Amino acid sequence: MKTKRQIQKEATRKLILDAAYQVYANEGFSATTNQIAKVANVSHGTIFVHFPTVDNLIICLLERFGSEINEHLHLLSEKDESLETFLAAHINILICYEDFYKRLISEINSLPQEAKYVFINIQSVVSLHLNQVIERDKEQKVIKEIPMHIIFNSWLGLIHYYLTNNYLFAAGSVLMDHKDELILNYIKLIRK
Amino acid sequence: MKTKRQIQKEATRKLILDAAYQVYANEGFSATTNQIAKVANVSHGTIFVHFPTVDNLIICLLERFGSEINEHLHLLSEKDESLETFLAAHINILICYEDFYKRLISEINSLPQEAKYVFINIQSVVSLHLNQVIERDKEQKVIKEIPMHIIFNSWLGLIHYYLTNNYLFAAGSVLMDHKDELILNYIKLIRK
DNA sequence: AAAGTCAATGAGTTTGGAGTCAGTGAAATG
DNA sequence: CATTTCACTGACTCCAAACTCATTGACTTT
Repeated sequence: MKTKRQIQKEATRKLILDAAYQVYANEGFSATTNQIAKVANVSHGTIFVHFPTVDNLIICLLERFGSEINEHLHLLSEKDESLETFLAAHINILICYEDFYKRLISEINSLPQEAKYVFINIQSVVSLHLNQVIERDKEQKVIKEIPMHIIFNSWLGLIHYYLTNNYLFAAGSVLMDHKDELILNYIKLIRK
Repeated sequence: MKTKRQIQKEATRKLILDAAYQVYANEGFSATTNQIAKVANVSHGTIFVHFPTVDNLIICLLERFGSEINEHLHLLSEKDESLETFLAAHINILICYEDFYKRLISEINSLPQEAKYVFINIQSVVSLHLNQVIERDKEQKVIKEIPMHIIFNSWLGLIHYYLTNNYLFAAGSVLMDHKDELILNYIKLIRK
């Protein structure tokens, strides 16, 4: 049985993580603990009651983000989908997290090392599922003879390129706007 | 006729820009003016004699970088090349600037607005040349019916993906290591 | 060659964000 | 009920980085 205090503490912790997610999504990871405290509606010092350092806060946030997104992804593999539906589902998941994910991929190199592990983990989960779907199609000889990692990297490369170069394209959600076009043409690329 | 002073001043300016290029390539754009001053072997204040702000220094550096790389690219279009040689030449140019270019693409979103214009400029020059080469091939009906911008974005997407995820692959030059593989497979993707 | 200019210096100032800590009051404990 | 614990507070310290400026002495001008 949890005491009131424990419940309160966990609630505050969640408040901070939620605020950090919002602030980082909007401002990027150079946003300050002050901004996070303001959004979370807690005092500045409270952040350091829950997280010893900013880096630790970021790592905890990313770990939560990683499990959340991976859970989404795992739900996909249970169904026996076509390549089209898989790619569409992948983009749909990313749309839910678009602003944050965009910051993550574009600032990953300036984040602490542990953050990179979380990121690699997300990528390998996607890779795993894409693999399964592609293998089925390959058996039917509709996919070109191209190494799996190139197939995977060109998909993520394309998506990430659109995300990081957002400003070249549109103000709103790049993924929303270009989803169909991206899927259609990507499939044209990898099919015979 | 330039006076000794002018010559000296230009030399120092170049010294600072060269140092900034080195430092940013090695450390990323969060490197400090102190580091740059040390590498340039000038005092800290000297940097601000030549550039009013760090942002201005970065913009000047990127403008120089932009013209330099665009000049390289223009030399390409003069020759009547095949797609393979064009792509190889593009990668070879990027190899010359790999460390710096890598930082640029991965940190572009945290750089001042003017920096982005320079970056867009570089991309459009590449786009222009790739366009020419592809159009020739398209006339010969060897390229798939895919919009030009997708062809372009999937090439840059792939290259940039390898560059920004450097750490996933190798310690040295990703481009050097994967050049042939990338070109070969990318061509497989876009050809019928 | 005297007077004036200015590139370069480096110690000093300013700014802003990360992290600290003594204090407070509500919750837990006995 | 009295005592102890502890989540939370916010003013404070510390630090690092950008930017300033009085000073210097070599170069330029007259």
